[in-house]
Amino acid sequence: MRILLVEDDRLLGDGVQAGLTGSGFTVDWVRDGDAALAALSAESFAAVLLDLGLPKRDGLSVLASLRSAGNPVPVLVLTARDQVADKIRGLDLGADDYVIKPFDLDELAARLRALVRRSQGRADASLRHGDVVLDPAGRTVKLKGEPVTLTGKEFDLLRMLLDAAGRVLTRRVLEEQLYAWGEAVESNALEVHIHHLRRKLGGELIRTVRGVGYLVDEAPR
Amino acid sequence: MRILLVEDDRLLGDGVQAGLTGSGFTVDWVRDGDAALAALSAESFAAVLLDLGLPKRDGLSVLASLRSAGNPVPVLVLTARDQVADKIRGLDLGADDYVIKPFDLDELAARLRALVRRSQGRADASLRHGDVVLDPAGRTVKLKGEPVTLTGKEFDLLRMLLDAAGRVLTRRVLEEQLYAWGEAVESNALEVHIHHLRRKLGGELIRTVRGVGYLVDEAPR
DNA sequence: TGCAAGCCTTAAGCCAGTCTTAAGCAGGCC
DNA sequence: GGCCTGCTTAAGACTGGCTTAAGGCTTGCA
Repeated sequence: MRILLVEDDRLLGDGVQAGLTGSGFTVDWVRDGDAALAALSAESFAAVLLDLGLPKRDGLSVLASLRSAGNPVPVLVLTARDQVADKIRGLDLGADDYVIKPFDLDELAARLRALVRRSQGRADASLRHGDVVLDPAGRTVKLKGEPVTLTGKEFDLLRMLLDAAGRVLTRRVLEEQLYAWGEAVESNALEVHIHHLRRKLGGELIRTVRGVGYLVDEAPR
Repeated sequence: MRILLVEDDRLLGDGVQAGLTGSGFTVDWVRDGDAALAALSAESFAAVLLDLGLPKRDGLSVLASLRSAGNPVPVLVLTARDQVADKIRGLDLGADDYVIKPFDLDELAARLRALVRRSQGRADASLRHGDVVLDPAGRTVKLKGEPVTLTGKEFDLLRMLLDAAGRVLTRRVLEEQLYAWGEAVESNALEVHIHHLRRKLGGELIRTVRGVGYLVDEAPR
């Protein structure tokens, strides 16, 4: 799950990036508002972590531009304890949640998961599809109740597909979400991961849409 | 906007109801989890405000029942400051947000608005024409409820025709849409695809307009 | 610091399904 | 009746995806 972190503080940014990466997110980090807007117009992210106190262009203004351009990406605001007013303005400007600094990394991860989940119009925590159950929090997958070990990339890929059950995800979208900048693949790595998923979970689950991408059918409950 | 408040504390409940009503919400208030589930199965709410510490059936259990029944209503959890663990469990069980007591009523209202706004952001219209249903997102087509496998070009063609139901699409328009520049066909490929579509979906759907192009009649619903 | 294990990427060959082409046929219109 | 447009069918080319295997990289552990 690819996240854009907008944070000017080097220390904090470093910690958040490391922590979230450890929780299975892919984190791209920019230091100011202009860079954030540039990144958001060029790439697609599952969510944005936005610090309000930024140099040059402040967080609220970034948020406002984003929303007035019609971009619906979920935004989680990072705010200091004494900025309650800003926080409320942020929510009304279209932020989806906020956390107060200092915050707990586990909590931040949980909130991000909730946010992304919500933004996709689904409110259930674990993703179910027939015999396959994926638990995003525990990073575990079961097939007919039996645990299946997936590697990191396999897990991310499966989660995206299940999240979007019923919709086709293009190669491009999958690759963008799977890889942060500077690690773009130019091979068939995606296909290889799909292949591994099929081997572990059966060939029925993931359908190929030739020339477009992959999808998992609408979930049978 | 109609909200269900689940709160056993009379004083707090009263305050929230009054405050939110003042902010333009319509608030139904129940005192325990069973009543909440009953209300939710009978009526429809834009969101639920759920206190975790309830008599009889506690909040997390209410949330779990709700989600396992597939109910996607946005849930905002009300929690005490010392229940961080519950809060995280709540988020992972499918809550969409929480606030810590004591909370500010304006903030609560702002969060509710953000929540509801977020929950309504999704609808991808499928194209229907009598027995034929085309889902652009899933790239699937059904005939009388049965899935039909179309190839890429067939699918694109059908989508164009359904999109323009009631209007004739000329050969020229169809070919331009179907083929990128530089790969113009100089054969009867279009006719062949139409033929395949008819074979798969029945000959009635697509009408030939001699000398002009093809059309699908105005959609019967 | 060195080793081992596992993960990810890369690359190459193979296969299947898709698309195009083309030729013959049917039917409408002048 | 002759011409023209569209239908049908089948064959071949080709693209894109699948599979497999090897090598490099990271990470954990001694």
